Amino acid sequence: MKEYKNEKEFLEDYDVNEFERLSMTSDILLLSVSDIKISNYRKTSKKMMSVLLVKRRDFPYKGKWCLPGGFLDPLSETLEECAKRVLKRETNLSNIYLEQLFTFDDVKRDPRTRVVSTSYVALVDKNRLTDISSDASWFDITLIEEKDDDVFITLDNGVDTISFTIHKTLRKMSTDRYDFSIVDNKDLAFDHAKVILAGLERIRNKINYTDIVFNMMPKYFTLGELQQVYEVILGKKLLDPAFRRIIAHKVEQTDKMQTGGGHRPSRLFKYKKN
Amino acid sequence: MKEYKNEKEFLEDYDVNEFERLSMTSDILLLSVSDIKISNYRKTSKKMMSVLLVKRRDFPYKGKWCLPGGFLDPLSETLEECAKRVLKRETNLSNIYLEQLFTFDDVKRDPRTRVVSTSYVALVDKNRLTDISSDASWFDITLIEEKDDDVFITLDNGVDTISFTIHKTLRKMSTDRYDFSIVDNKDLAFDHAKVILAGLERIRNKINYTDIVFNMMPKYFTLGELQQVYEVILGKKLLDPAFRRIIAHKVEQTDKMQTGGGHRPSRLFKYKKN
DNA sequence: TGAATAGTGTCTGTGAGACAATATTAT
DNA sequence: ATAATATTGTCTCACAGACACTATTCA
Repeated sequence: MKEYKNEKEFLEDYDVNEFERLSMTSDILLLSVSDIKISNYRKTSKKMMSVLLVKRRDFPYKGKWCLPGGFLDPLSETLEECAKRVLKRETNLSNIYLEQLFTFDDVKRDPRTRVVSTSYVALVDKNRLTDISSDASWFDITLIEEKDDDVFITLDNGVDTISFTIHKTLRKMSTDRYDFSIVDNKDLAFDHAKVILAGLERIRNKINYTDIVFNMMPKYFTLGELQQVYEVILGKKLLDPAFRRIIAHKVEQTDKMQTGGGHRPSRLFKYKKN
Repeated sequence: MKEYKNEKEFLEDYDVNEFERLSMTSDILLLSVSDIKISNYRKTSKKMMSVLLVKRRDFPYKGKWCLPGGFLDPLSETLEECAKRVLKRETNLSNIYLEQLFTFDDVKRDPRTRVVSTSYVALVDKNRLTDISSDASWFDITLIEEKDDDVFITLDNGVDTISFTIHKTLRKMSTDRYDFSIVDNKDLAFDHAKVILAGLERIRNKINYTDIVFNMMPKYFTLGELQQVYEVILGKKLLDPAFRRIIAHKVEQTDKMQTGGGHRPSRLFKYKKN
């Protein structure tokens, strides 16, 4: 092995092709909340979580749905910049909450070659979205936890329905980390089923000690709407008085009211930092 | 652009060198607890967190200390397998708690070429370590949070002392995520200062709702020792009765006692799952 | 008027924080 | 005997869970 006198000399002689190399992508789990209208004029609309998927135009997985993503340009951008570039392309927005989720790296996760993917969770208020990409579509999420650590997820955009099951295996020496294995998946490309589950769990775990939920809310909202978002993320009903106590210091009253339901109008609130 | 009839045909024709590629490494933040003996025969030894560093034999950063790590072999292994391989090399142990921490990817983080690093936190009881690698050494950690989101960290192995400061900037639209910037760092290679801080914060955040701490404890321990480990991780004193209440359901009494301190002997406990 | 949601009051139980008190060892 | 740690008892306060109750709208 050649001996170098200093780091500069070493770097000038360095051969980047000495080792086998690989490709990386950023994949984005863009989540939001959708309103499901109810026919009964008295009832309020139901909330659901929704995820943005894009239809693949090319091989591999041509014609299947997948999370928006793109290859990292190793010479010029970080993974987060790459994620922002993809988000801009798909939503035409630049100012979106973004958080690194997990790096998925199964050797065979991409049939072309070794591709490691760093996934990001992004949260947005749908009202901000005016022109999403023509190949993209919002899918409403239904998540059912079965008794035996199987999670059954259905995604629906009104036209296509995507269903898959993921089995969770508690990791050795851990009480909170699971390995995911995709049990059944016909319609979602790559390992994106895992990304979706990991992201939903991340949001669920963080909702109570952060303010992330407000990234999915419009500027003005009722406490009933906010509570519904909490409920759909946590997957359980909350008691009204308890919820209002907990949320009180995160919101600020306004003098606006929301009327028009067949019931008592409700006050509009806005997010209060700190 | 050529049109393919099916995925098989597409894959056979796929050119892996069409896009610029990059290298990846797994870097491991191996943490443990060390006992600092006190001269006074009555006093118990103090606990500190410690981290395993290795001295770089080659350029870049030749002669500096860094976290153990290694290049990913893209053809055969996952990042976690790579991390385990490095851990085996440095500690000769295979069964170590391991958890993916964060993927660090600044464009210029490695002077050779674009290298993205996925870091892992590993926790171990030092009593399990019989032969660590000759180029590796345990450094005791002193962490001081200054008022202005600067964190001052000192690492000491009895011979060398490494000090650096990291500035934390709250991320936009977030209440819990920070960007780290290395303010001052002479002795630690790469961006490993960030990895150390991120890992220590991860452990601190998880200690109260997981059982990770027991991965750093010997089989039998006193509640005083366990409390000290909590205190050093959390960076604050805890009240004895409160700690015992909280920890009670995670530990199991044994009939062993620890004697020999200049004071009342204390019962030895062991970890109780679930 | 009544269905539906908005919003408040209050009781209770749990559990953490705080502090006091007792127990037991080696020198 | 004493310094030091081990261990337990108990009071209080904050707060979430639970449930009851009142308020207000629109077809």
